[in-house]
Amino acid sequence: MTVQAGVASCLRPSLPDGLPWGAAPGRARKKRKPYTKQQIAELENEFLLNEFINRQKRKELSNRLNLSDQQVKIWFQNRRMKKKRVVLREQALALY
Amino acid sequence: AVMILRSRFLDARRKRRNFNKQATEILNEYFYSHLSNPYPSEEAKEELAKKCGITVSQVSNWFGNKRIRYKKNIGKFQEEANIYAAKTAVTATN
DNA sequence: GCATGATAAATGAC
DNA sequence: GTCATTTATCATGC
Repeated sequence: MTVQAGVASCLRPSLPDGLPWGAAPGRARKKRKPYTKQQIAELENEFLLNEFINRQKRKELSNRLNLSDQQVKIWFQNRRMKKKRVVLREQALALY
Repeated sequence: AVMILRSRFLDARRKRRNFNKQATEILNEYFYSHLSNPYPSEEAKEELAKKCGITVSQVSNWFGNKRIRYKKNIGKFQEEANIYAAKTAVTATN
């Protein structure tokens, strides 16, 4: 009995050192801050007019909403992705 | 006001359902057997989606949530990791 | 009361 | 520009 020699010696599944895949982004990332309903309402309203916004409108909109110019740009990019997401979902749903 | 109501019907968070146990088993098996690089390719995602009975987007969501929550608290998933590590070890030796 | 799936900001590859 | 991500937040399940 008690022939468990090599059993206890194979412990490796744990991750002692840091994961290689989520490590060291270099510079700290800006924390995600949800926009107010006012900001979203105006952004959505502008998105209805045109899904692609000019630099000029982008500047005045960012200034009026107290958002950076890049934040407005990113919002429109994400918003276009969201639209595509919703469209694809409704298409898949329409197959039934 | 009307737009808010409409957006709430388009928000899938309001009708979310947990995946069945078999689907979760399949996803976890892949995750812990690729722990050094848990990023399935588009083809792998499609295969996982088919086997789990969910969409490719849901597979992407699951891996995104799994990676961040695992990384944030490895200790909490230690037991789960050992379980699937042993399971895949058995299938590998067969 | 947290676990879990989906979404909203933010980054980076290409 | 798109698009797969990371991260925090949301809404729900139980």
